Amino acid sequence: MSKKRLITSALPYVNNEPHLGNIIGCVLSADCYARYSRSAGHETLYICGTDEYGTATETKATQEGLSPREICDKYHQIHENIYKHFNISFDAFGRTSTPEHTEIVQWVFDGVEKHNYVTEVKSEQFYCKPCDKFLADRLVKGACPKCEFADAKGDQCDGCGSMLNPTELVTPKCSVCDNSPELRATEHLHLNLPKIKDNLQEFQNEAISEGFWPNNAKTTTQSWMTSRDLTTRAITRDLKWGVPVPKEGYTDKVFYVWFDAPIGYVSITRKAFPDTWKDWWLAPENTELYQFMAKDNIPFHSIIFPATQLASGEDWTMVHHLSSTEYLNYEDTKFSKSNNVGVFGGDVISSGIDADLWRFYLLAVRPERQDTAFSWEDFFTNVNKNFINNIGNLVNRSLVFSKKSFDGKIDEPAYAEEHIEFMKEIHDLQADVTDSFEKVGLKEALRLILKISQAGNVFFDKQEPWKRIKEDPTYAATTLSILTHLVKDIAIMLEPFMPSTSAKIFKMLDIEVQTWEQLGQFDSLYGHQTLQPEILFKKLDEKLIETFKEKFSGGVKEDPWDKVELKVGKIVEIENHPTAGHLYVEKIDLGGEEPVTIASGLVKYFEKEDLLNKHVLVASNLSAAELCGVKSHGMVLAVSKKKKMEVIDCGNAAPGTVITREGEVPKDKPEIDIAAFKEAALRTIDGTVSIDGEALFAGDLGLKTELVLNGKIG
RNA sequence: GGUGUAGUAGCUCAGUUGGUUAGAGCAUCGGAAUCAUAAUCCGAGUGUCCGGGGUUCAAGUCCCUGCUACACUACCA
Repeated sequence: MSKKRLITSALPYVNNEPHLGNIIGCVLSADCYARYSRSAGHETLYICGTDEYGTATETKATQEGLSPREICDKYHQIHENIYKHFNISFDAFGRTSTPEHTEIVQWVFDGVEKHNYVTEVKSEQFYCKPCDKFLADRLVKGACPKCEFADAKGDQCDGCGSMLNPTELVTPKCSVCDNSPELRATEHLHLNLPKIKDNLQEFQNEAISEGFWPNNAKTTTQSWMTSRDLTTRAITRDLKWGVPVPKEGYTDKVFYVWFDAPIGYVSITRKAFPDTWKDWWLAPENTELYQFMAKDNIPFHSIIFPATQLASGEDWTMVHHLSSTEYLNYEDTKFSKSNNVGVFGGDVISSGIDADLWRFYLLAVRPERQDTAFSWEDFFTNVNKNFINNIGNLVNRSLVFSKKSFDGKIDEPAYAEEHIEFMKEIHDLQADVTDSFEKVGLKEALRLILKISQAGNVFFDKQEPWKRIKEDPTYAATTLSILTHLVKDIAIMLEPFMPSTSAKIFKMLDIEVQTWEQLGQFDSLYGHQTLQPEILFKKLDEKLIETFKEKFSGGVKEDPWDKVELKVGKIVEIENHPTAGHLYVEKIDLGGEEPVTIASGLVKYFEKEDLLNKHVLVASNLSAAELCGVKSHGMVLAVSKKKKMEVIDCGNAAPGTVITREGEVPKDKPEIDIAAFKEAALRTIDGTVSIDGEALFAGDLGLKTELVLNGKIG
């Protein structure tokens, strides 16, 4: 008796509408495997749900004027609809904001605490009285201690880009109610990972080798265990929207999402299957756990969750195969939620393209070993050439021929040697498909299925039943019998990838749905009669590619040059910064009435004399920033590469000359902050100073570098 | 700046612990066939496996180094 298979896909965070990358990364891959697993006769349970607790939900709720509960209800529904459209066969699709979840999380925590794997750590955090809560780093705002930017956030200053601690802000305020928070001592519970390290490592070594983990899962896990120090990690937070901590002195806190989220797999199972959930989760002897996720989720599933399980002292079912994908990119860029670039779940529904074709393509380009790219063009050709022309055609030509010539009847055949050879070839390939599935090589399995179908097309051509039928009808009938059985096999093997299409084929064959057990049988349809076949899919119209491309490319890309203003500046004075050793303070003539003051970190690379009176390139519309006590009104630009640094020489161009692209008329540009400047990504290309690949000029003079020909400007 | 991952045919990707002449699909070119959604089949070519060193009888694969891209990280002008 084979082991039961418990399958999970990473719980999507409730606030996001998932895009294609999210979908192939976890939910769809896991579904494909779960479907295979069921078909292959393993008792299978596929669990997923939305991860709902945490700061992000609270923040979003405040923004939209709803309660966290309402936000979750709304988005949970969105997720559910999308996955339903994709035909994802969850045995349970739950959520983490349930009483069952609270109960299980607290129970697990009790176990961890009882076994002394919880430590208490003190710290100070801002507390907002009117809001009655501790503030997350991002929720504190105030003036940046470095650049005096007034609206810096507690974790990072949007003005100068530097990383901050909330306690560093000059006039800290609560970003929700604008009142000044007070600093309060607080204590948090930590999970003592160092203490469990040895057990954990033993578990990992075994799981990695027995569960044939992908490379990225191996390396990520090992680097967490060795190269960085495993430290204790906080498992509590000062929030309201979460699982309450059941411990004296901590009752106003909740568990950190990463602690409770993986336990969500368990609680969702329990809510859906209250009588049998332990047979899955507390039965390592006869259950294998397969977990699907994108690579960013690896540490939670290979370290934190297993550590929690071990620490709790229960006899848990622990991850056997960890299937972590790389990322799916979009066209020549990345999926981006904030810029609305790419294809999201809702777009798939509105595209009008059959969900099975999306499934086919996404699984065909599943990023198993390295990042892969989604492109509309590839999508269309892949579906048309690799699926419709191959499998679609084989199914159609076989059933049409059989219907026309034999009225769809399959009679007892008379095998010739070529027939037997072909069946052997198919059996071998099918064994490979099964083997790939067992190693969770979904992409490879699909490739092999296409190969099998192609072999069918070759067989059809070689046997020439349209000729043979004239002189030897029995031979032709035998060929068609084999082909019809092959069509049945394709329906079986295709089911994990394209369930509706598979069902359609079974229907045309006029038989019940079959499973892996019947795979490779070439005699099960004797005496049977198939129905009139229909075309599975019309080809995707390649004329629509451009339309889709435009529709989903996001907003018009901003031209970084619209923001950045550069001028020629002459360094008229230069001295060392009074305190900061690495900075020069220059007075620079930018063509205005008074020279401006700019601080530059060039001490390491240049002597003062080298720079004095030089005409250099200056970023002139940066908002003023205070650097170690000196107010700097811009930035002297230099291009750097490794240890080399070169100031950009503007020759004799007049101070104040505005830099332009070729043939462009200069215009006024508003002040920008350092982050916006960096986004422009100025660089030199083969010695030419350029933005977005276009060369820059000071009047007629093309800006060139001599030392650092290819480098970043900053 | 630090750390990590990656770089294989025109394009998208495979290449298990080092082991013969480095693969697939698409695209391209030539041919065959006409049962089939102008679908199918046969044949053909292509590679400085990012560059440079090294270890080895043997390197796409291991080590060092340079370049490039991406991710994380840092008191980045």
